[in-house]
Amino acid sequence: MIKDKLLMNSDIRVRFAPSNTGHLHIGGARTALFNWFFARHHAGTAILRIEDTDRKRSTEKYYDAILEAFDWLGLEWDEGPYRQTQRMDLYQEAANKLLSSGAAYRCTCTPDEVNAMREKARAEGKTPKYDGTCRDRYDKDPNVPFCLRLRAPDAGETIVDDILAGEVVFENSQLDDMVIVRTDGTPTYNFCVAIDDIDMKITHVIRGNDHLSNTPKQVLVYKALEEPTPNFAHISMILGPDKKRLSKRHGADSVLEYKERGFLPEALINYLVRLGWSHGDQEVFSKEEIIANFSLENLNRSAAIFNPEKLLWLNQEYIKSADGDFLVESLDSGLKEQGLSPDLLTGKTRMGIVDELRTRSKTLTDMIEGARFFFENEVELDEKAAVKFLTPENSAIMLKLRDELTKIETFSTENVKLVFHRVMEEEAVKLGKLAQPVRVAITGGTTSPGIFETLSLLGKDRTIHRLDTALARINEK
RNA sequence: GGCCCCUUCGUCUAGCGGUCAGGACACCGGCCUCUCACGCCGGUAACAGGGGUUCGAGUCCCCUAGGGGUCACCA
Repeated sequence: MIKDKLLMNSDIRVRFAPSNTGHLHIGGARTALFNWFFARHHAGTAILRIEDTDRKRSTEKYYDAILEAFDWLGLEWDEGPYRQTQRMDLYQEAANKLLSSGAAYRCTCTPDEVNAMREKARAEGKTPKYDGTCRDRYDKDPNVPFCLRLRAPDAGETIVDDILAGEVVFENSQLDDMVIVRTDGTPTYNFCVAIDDIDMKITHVIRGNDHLSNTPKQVLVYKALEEPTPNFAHISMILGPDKKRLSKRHGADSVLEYKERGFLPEALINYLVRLGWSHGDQEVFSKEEIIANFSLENLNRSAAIFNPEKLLWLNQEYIKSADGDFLVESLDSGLKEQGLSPDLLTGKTRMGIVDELRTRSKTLTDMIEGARFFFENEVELDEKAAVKFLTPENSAIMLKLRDELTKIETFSTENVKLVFHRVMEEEAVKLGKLAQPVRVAITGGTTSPGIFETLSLLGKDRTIHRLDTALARINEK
């Protein structure tokens, strides 16, 4: 039974706290989503906090990229982005408080000495940890550099009450006297997190399972400061097909990369949320539906394997029902990127094109690829298709069709169809026999939307031109 | 290795003591069909193993195995 101490009120405050040492990856995005939907469901507050205390690896580039990713996803944060580097006074103040209360102490042991302790403990089969040498040692020489450690209890246990995992018990004997302020004066991660969560009045800490082991350390900070602990919910992680932690090795792992590949943010959100969360048998959810139905209780506790094929399927579902104007805009910008001019065809025609392509495209990239031939001046002939269909045997019927097509005044799908049927009847051939050579001549390949639609969308002049080009090619051979 | 978490079709999951174990992706058939798709119809496929508790266990308890996470003056 999952313990539920949730309230239906608007005092709920959650945060998503990535470090800007890399792009927002999909695992992080999913955690952010769970936080965001939880906040929205309860009409609470969603906060974005950037943990940029790692000065070696944090960059402004990634800071911007993370914000851009959320912008694309359409997630708006109620507070933030806060940055830890701008909150140093807060940590310093808390550290001083702990030092003066005796909860923390100065440690002058060098890293080498501490490592030696750990190795010794490990050799003796004990939990490797700092042995407390400096706990009760008063500073002798103020010039000796020191760090600050938090005194951890030697006996008893620290309990993390997790909404998903229940009560997780950690023996205090396993806990280390963790460093809260380094020798260089900078605060450490587990310390900053606790201080920030206290300061920001976070009520629910929803984060990846990999932080569960960190939690007792943070709880100790709360206790030392005599602050109540928040609710914790440690969610399962996303794994690759090999059951290893999802990473670049498994393909795209950054949110923005999915944007580049032609995914719709709604589809990514739907997929990510549905990975580990469910609401009966429903697969497709709008943002509003997720907000209405989201609850931590329905989160799955086990790790989930990322399945790109299902994402692709969902993406196509969203493309199929996407707003036409949006698809035309996507088409236009995609064509421009490839140096093609969308204006070659009218807006109405382009709308017709995306309508034909929406059931044939798993991504926007697919759609643009499928529309290319409409906008190229010369078709790129697929050699295999040309050899098979652009043959002397087919040239007579193609020529006849070409001549009939020139007589059409209104080059509509219906009229093109009528001409095809007339030629088929007179020549006693089936549609397939006529359509495939024409398709190759017009599109360069063997797959496209329906042949009548394709021709009418392309327009009379360009259709005739392409047929002529193909016929000339046959004659040359 | 210590500690912690997890375990239903290949994958995502429904299930909250009594179900022919349901849905979705993928896969395999079929229909539709000018190609490719879409759509529609159908199919293969799972409770990790072992002990308990119970009239009855996928559902509760224990053990084993497997997977994952974490053990820093990184975040």
